[in-house]
Amino acid sequence: MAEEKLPTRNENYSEWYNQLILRAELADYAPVRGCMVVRPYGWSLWENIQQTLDRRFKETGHTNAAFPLFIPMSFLEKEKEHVEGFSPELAVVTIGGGEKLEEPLVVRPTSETIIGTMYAKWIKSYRDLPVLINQWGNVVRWEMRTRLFLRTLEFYWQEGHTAHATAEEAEEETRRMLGVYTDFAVNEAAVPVIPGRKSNTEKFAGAARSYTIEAMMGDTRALQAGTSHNLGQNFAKAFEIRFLDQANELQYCWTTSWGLSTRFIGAIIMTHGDDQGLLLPPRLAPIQAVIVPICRNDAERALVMPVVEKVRQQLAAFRIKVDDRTEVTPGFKFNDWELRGVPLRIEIGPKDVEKGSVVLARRDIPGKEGKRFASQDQLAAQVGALLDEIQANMLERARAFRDAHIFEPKDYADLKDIVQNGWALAWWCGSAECEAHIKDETRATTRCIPLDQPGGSGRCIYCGEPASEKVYFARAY
RNA sequence: CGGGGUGUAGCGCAGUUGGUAGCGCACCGCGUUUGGGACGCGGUGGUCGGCGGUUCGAGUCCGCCCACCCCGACCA
Repeated sequence: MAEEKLPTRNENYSEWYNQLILRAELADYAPVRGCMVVRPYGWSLWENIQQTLDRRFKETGHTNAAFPLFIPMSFLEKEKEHVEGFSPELAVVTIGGGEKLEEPLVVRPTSETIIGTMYAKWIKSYRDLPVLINQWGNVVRWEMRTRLFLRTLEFYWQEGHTAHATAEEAEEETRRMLGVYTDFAVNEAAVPVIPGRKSNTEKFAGAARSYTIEAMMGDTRALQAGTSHNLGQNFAKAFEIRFLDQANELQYCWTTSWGLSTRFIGAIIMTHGDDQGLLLPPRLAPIQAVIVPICRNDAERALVMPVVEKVRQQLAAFRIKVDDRTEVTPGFKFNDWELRGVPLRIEIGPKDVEKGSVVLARRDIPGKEGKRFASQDQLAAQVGALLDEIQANMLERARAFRDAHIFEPKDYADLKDIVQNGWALAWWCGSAECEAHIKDETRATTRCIPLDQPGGSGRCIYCGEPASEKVYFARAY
C-alpha cells in the first residue's frame, strides 16, 4: 500500500486526521471544492449511527418525512436573525431549465423555513399538536474553509422539527432531544459529551435558546457534536404557525429543531483514534470483528479455512469480515485492520486448528498486551463480552482524557494558559463583551453552559462582576 | 476574504543551460513467501492543470486563467 506509517497525532494532528480518513477509506475528496465522497466504509458507519438514532426518535414519538431541497429565497427572509445568520453561506439557484427563475431558490442550509411554511398549512387546532417530524437528508452551507466530515459544503444529517402548544412543552422537547443525543453519544459512540446551553452569541440563528453536546477531541479542541434548539415563537410568528386552543383563541405555536450530522464521524475519529489509526466503538463499527486466517501453503489453507468458516457461522450475530486475501501477509492485514479501526481481530492459524483455539486481539490495547488465546467453544459469548468490554473501556478512556484536560482557572491569566491545551470551566457574567474579549485574546469561545452546574455563585473570570453560572471556554473546531 | 503552497502515470515525487517523459509505491503476470507492514523477475499505465506567446524545438522561458491543499477571520 502507500506510505506505511500514519503521521503521529503529536507531529501533526490535522494531517493525522486527514490521512486517516483517506487511508481508512471513510471518505475521499470530491472533484468539487469543499465536498467529500463518503465511501462505503464511512457510509456504513453513518448508517449505523442513523439506525440507532432513528430508533430513539421513533421511541420518543417522532416520524420521518421528506421536504424539498430547494427553498424559495423569500422564505429565508421571513425570520430576520435566521437570514442574517445564513445568507453569507447560501448556495442559490437562479436558472432552471435554461430560464432565469422568477424567484431564486436556495439550496437548503437547514429546513426550518420550508417546514415552518408547511406546518402553517397543516396546523389548525390544538388537536393537531404536537407535530413531531424528523428528516434525514443533506444540506449545503457555502463555507470558506472545509475539512473532511467536520465542515464540508454539503453534509448529511437529520433535522427534527416539532411544533407544540406551550412554551413548556417546547422546552421539554428541546431538552428531551438533547438527552437523546447525549445518550447516543455516550452509550453508542463512547463519546463522553457535555450537554449544555449555548451562549447568546453562539446560539442558532433564530433560536430562543440553543443546547449542545460538546465533545473534547484528542488535541483537546472542542467539537459541537449535536444541537437542539428551542425556537420559541420566532418561527411560528414569521411563518404564521397558529392554532386554535381549547378556548377557541388563536395562538402561535412553540417550535423546536434539532440536528446531528456526519460531523459526528469526525468526533468519533478524534475521540478514539490513535497513532495506529482509527478505533471504532463496537456498537457502531461496520465491522465488529475481522477474522484473519493464517496459512503458509495450500495444505495449511485446507486445514484452516474450514475452521474459519465454522467460527464465522458461530459469530453470525456480529458484523464479521473474513479477510481471505492471499496477496498480502498476515502482518500487513493486522496493520490494515487496525488502521480501519475494527475493534476486535480474530486470528486463526494451524496452531489454533490443532488446539481448538483462536487468538483474540483487542484494538484498544495495542501489541501483545491485547492478544490472548481463546477456546473455539462458546466463542460467541466470549466475543460479545469482549466487545462490551472494549466499548466500556473506550468510554472510560475518553472520559479520563477529557477530565484530565478540564481545569477551573483561578484567574484570567490562568484561563489563558488552560485553553492552550484544555478546557476552562469558569464563572461568567453572561455578557457578550466578556465573551468577545476572551475570544479575541485567547481564540477560545464559550462552548456551553453545562446543565450540570455547581450551584452557588461567583465572579466573572474576565470582568469580576457577579456570575451565577459556570461556562466552558475552549478552542473549537 | 487575507496569507502561504502545489498542479508531471492511480498516489508520492524527480526532471540540469529548452533537445525522444523518469523514479518509488500501487496495479497486472510468474515464482518463492505468509503468527506484526515479504521478495525476485517481467509488464501495463502520460493531452506534463488550461489557454495563448517566444522558439527549428517548451514539462522547462513569458503572460493570462483555472483548480486544489494548508494557515487565519466565519461556521454544524
